[in-house]
Amino acid sequence: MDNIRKLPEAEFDVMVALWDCQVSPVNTAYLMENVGKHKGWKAPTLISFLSRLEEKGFIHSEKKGKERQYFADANKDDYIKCVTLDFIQKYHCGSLVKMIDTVYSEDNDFSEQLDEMKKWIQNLY
Amino acid sequence: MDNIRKLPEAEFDVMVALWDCQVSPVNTAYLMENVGKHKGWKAPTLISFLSRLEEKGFIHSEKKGKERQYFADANKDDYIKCVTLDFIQKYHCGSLVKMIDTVYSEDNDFSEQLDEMKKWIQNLY
DNA sequence: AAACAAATTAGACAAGTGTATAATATAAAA
DNA sequence: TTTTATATTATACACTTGTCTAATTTGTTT
Repeated sequence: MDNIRKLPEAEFDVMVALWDCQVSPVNTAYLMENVGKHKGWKAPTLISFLSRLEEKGFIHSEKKGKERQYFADANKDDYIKCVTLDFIQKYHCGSLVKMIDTVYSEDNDFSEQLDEMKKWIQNLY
Repeated sequence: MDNIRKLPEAEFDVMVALWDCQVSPVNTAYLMENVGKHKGWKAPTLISFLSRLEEKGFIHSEKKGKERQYFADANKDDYIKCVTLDFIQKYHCGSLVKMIDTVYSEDNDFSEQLDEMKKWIQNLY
């Protein structure tokens, strides 16, 4: 539940594309369209990341004709949760309030999220 | 206010020791005592990180006899804030509620922090 | 079957990060 | 002023991460 390896930036971006696509499996072309292009990657760059993700056990793939298809194995919510718990621990001594207090200031976007937060809390009781 | 370079793990740990010490300046011996040892670093390892922090502009140092003394230049709160804003953006689309909702579950430490959160919010009105 | 085109694989490389050994400086002791 | 200890510096090295070029595979057209 905790020891998920933290992914480097680029690999995470690939995972997100893989997690967020509705169809599965997807091929390199799809991923180039959905991440590679925006990032300015050449196809082999993308494929490099995919290979590394496979080594790390986050995905698996199958050769289909001359293409390769990819399947996400790791779960997005689990991953995000782990990373977030680690973060709160590392930067805010495990305290949500500390974290929120740190980013909050009257002039930023978060002030607009207060009502929403309030509701969220109320909903739990 | 935003473009603070994100530090690698080890350098961050050194910064924390530097930020949290009451006395300033501190020398390598002090830092070995307060981080190095726990991490199992040899002195040159620590000093490596300090050199890199200096190159990156987070600290500066002065030679004092045969020792060297270090001074934190970057501000801790600023740094933590930046890193946290980035984090919420990257993993929770900039939404505090999404973030909280992700980590919350009845059986973890965060459930105990809800009252505290409620108070924190009330305090703002 | 030969040639094309599209996709993948192999391999490489620079920069960054964690870590240390060996060399050098320098204050203190003898 | 030699010697001794101790601290620092100079390097170095393995791994990881971002990125790619060149080579190879393989389906499709001639």
